[in-house]
Amino acid sequence: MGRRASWRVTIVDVAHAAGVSVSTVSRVLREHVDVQAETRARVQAAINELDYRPSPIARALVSGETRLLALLVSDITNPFYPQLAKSIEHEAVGTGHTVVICNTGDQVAETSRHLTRLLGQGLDGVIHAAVGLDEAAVLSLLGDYRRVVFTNRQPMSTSVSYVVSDNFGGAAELTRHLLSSGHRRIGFICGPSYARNATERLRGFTHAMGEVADAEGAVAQGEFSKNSGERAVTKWLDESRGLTAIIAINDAVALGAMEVLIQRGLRMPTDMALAGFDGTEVAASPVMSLTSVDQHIEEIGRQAVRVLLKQLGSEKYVPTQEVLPTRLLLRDSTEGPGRLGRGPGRA
Amino acid sequence: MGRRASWRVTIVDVAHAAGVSVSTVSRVLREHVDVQAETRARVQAAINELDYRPSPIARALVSGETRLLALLVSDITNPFYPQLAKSIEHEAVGTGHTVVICNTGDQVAETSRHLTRLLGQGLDGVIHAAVGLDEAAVLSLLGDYRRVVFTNRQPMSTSVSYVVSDNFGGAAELTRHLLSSGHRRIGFICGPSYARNATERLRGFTHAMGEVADAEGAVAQGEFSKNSGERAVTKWLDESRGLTAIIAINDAVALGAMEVLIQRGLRMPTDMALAGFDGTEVAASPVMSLTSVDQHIEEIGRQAVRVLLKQLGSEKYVPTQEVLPTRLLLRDSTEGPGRLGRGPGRA
DNA sequence: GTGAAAGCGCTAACAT
DNA sequence: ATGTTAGCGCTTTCAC
Repeated sequence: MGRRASWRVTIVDVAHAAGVSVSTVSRVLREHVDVQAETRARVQAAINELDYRPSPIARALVSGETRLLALLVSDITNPFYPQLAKSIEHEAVGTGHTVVICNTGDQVAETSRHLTRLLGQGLDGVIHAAVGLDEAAVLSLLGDYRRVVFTNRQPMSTSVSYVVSDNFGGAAELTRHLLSSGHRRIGFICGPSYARNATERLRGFTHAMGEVADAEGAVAQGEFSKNSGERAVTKWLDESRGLTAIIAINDAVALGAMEVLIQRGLRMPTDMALAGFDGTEVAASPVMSLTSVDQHIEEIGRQAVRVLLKQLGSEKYVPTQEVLPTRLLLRDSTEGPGRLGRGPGRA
Repeated sequence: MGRRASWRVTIVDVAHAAGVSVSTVSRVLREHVDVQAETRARVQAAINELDYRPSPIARALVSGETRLLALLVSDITNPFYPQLAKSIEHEAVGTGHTVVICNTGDQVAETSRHLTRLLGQGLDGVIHAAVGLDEAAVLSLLGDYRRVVFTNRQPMSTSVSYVVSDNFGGAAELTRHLLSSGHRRIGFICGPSYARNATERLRGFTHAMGEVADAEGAVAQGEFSKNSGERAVTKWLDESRGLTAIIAINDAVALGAMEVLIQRGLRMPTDMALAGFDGTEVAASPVMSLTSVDQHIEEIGRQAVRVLLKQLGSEKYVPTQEVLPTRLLLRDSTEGPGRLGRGPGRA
């Protein structure tokens, strides 16, 4: 049973009111040229009069276009994603598109479930901000490569579109900065190996470390969650590795790392320098004041939408692949005189 | 032009393969009883064989049901909302529903735009987590009260469903705790007057303050953003109001407040106690270690979905109105020996 | 118990 | 330049 307005104005009503046929109304709607100014005006009047709004459902049934877009993220509570989502939604809404945010939890099964369901609902396209093990599944479910653009994490496939940051360059720049500040033993809390942004950042780190003879890096495996940062730092501290600086794979992980440092009574940056990646708002806050690598989140989101819509609209498909530059954001967690740290609680 | 799979298996194909009519297939699909076990089996076999999946679009056209739900939030980058969104999505996905998150920015125009567009796309129902000035618009656009449930902020209308926290009680409990800790001059950074959760919390504060003779409250107007917290605290500090404790309308505002306190070199809780509201994850982090009032975000989201789905499914409508209890979360920002504060930077 | 047929609201040939 | 008509894939009376 439908729960929609009991009566809705249809194209037939408009045609009737304007004294024309439905196809003429449809033409006016679709802004077809083959319609006389006078007729068009009459139809428009009727449309306004009746407050007629075409049914996207009926339209979708015949055209196959729903203007429904999906944004796949691994975990919306990771502060990076809300910012990305906001910019994407902002960009998409202008063209009458709706975007659904789906949490994959980096699980292939979750991705498949979401996509299968949405495809059924008539999904037009996908922006995947967290490709990982699910890349093959996504590509095969979607069938048509035009319908997807990857962002944040670069896909393995070379024939699909993506908009990502220069993760290698950003990580290298950050590492070089720490090295030039005198750090020699630097820890890197990595992300999972299936996430290309993580591996690229690791490459950048390793590369930069290799440029300095006596530099010695430590790498911890992890994922993108706060827990991951806690775990790695706890381990390093317990092992007394003699690290003087730590780079976290992203700001969320850095938050976890910072928590442990604080609880252990260590001061930043004197006892330990700490940096993240992403350039989220929370990192910018004086409460964290975390050095990070700006990904220009808003710009990435905007570009991803543009690329996707362009692809959806064109017949011939040429993948667009963009790598945007990053920017180093230096803050108290690595810079400055090393003010007081915080003790076990609020210190 | 459609960009969907070039060929899709239709109900006609299944009917053909099973040697029955389309209506029979439809009956099997809808789990109608009037179908013989043997026929049903044959149809099922054909469905599996062809991997047939009914088109929700066609279904929507005739039934008016899309399984599309909207979640209205004021700003997804406020950490409260991603947590809420996650629980809502989690709950909704189980019943085959898709939820779209929309940022209203607390602007009536934005709400209307979103709703109008989504209604066109065939929206089934709405969970509004940020009612404000847009309440009338929402109700009139939706027409049917069964199609909406309010959460987080209580609506003005008494004949619609909502699931909210005991904002009054939570704020009162928090205030009483601060009073019992010896605080007498307490500042309250309020939210906008159109947001019922804000006004309820203010009521709770005022009420509790009134119970202690020499207690003196200060109230600052604001919104729900970090900026709001910065502004209020800056002002109070500049005016030397002699406050010893501050309650922020939510954790995001508290974050802004904390930033200023840190930058001014004040220690928590000795120089100034600080508390928030919501019980977000970020507040729990040792980096903030912010006393807050737990709203049981996940539970609220879950309930909101249940209520909405129940309403959508039933013919007769009786609004469900739930007020869930809150829980005080005491952390370093109000408790403890008052360890070192942090200086102008990382202190 | 099952089938035939009439739409749901719209678009796109194909006529005129 | 405009009208007629045949679907899009499904549900649902109404017959049999």
